[in-house]
Amino acid sequence: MIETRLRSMLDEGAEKRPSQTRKATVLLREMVISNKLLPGSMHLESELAELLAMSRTPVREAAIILEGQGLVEVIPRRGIKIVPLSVADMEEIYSILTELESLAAYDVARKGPEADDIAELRSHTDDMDAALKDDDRAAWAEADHAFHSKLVAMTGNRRLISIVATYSDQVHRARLLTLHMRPKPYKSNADHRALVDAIAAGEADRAREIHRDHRVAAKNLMIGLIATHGLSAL
Amino acid sequence: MIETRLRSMLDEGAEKRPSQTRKATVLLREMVISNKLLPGSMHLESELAELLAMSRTPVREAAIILEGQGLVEVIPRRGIKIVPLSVADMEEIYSILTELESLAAYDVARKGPEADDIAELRSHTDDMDAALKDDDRAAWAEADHAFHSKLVAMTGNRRLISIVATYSDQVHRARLLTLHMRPKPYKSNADHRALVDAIAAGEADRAREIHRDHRVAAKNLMIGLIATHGLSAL
DNA sequence: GGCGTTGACAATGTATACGTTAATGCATAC
DNA sequence: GTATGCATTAACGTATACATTGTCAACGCC
Repeated sequence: MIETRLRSMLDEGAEKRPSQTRKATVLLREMVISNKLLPGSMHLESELAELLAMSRTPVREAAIILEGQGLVEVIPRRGIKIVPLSVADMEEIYSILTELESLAAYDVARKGPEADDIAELRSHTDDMDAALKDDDRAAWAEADHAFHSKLVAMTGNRRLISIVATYSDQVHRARLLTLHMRPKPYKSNADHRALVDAIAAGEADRAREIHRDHRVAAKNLMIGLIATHGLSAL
Repeated sequence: MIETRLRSMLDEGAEKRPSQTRKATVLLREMVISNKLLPGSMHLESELAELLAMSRTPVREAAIILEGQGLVEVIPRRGIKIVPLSVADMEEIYSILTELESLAAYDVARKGPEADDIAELRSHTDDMDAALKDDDRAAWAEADHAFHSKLVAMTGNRRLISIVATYSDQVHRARLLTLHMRPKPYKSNADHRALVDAIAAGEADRAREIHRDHRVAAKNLMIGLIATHGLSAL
């Protein structure tokens, strides 16, 4: 079977020749979402080229790609700007993620998921519980992310997967920052379990509502934390 | 006021220096969505560069940008492929558009739109009615598109606007093709009116449902037409 | 007759050169 | 002191050169 693929949008992590452009894209993305390159900072093409030990061309191409993903902004003669997120930006993003992940929950519940997939979701919730017990927030965040990713992946909708990944990247820094500020996420774990139950039972509308409420709560929590701590942009 | 912008993602049609890269991007996009470059066809960088009377560099950059928007796929040494859409692809896209536009309807209704904006929506529905009376399908499609764009724009959510624009582009060809195959869209016009009424009345949940049903119907209609006519990809 | 191998070739990926353009600072006028 | 205009120059946008690499077909082996 010949697959027609939309590579950059849909195959995210797929095999690719490790071209300089690809390396630059991957490295820059990681530096951005992990806060190695600070939000709002500007970097000349030549500076990044030197940093990555390559010429301007692949850096430039990587910048175009990452601009398409909303992580940087190319400003002629000023440099490549690491896009900072305001609270308003986060609200935009969370609205979209809420809606699309809720759609995912609905679709997955409706089409009746494989037992294997349900088991994987449950294993992620188990990991979350374990992490909560150990008070290991990094592990919790990782399991939480794995759960959400798996849920979306189960739809099989490649474009949906791509959009959610893109916007999750954009709020990644904010999640990192608030991870240690939030109260222990007992409620969140309970939400995840309830969602899996609804999905397993094929209750699509209920799954959608559970997930929507879950996401709205997460958004409010995060925005509250950011406002409380007087962070205007990050 | 210094505006922090996410240009490529969020400012779609904004002012930009008419660089060669920009020209290439705009021209190629139009050639793709208007079927000047046929779905599935492949084009070498050098071929497009000659066609557009510029060097390979801006063509290459445009290809990267359009790949990020799902319109083309860059296949090393084979060329730039105009991405064809299968029925499955269209279902993916319509699911997303349905969900996000329904969110838009909800948000707009909830926050209470300006009278001006409501008036503009109504003027688009008037145009649709006029076009329907004249049996001018091109005008109808244009007014329909203007209505949907305006609705989404009214949210003020730039990312939402960007995503909807991107995926609308992807199904543009299919809309062109089915425009003259579908029955006269009386129901569609009625849906739009009902939606505006719900929004004007601030009935957010109802607006969401009306729009969702509207979109689902549109999707089923299109997919039915395509299946009926034995079109496997376009 | 089909399949793996090999080599020529074409297209790309990357670096680099260079002309253009806009940001910046300073001189000057008000 | 502030505003205006201009020169300077850094950075970019684009073209181009070249090495690399994947494709394709011819060839020979199985």
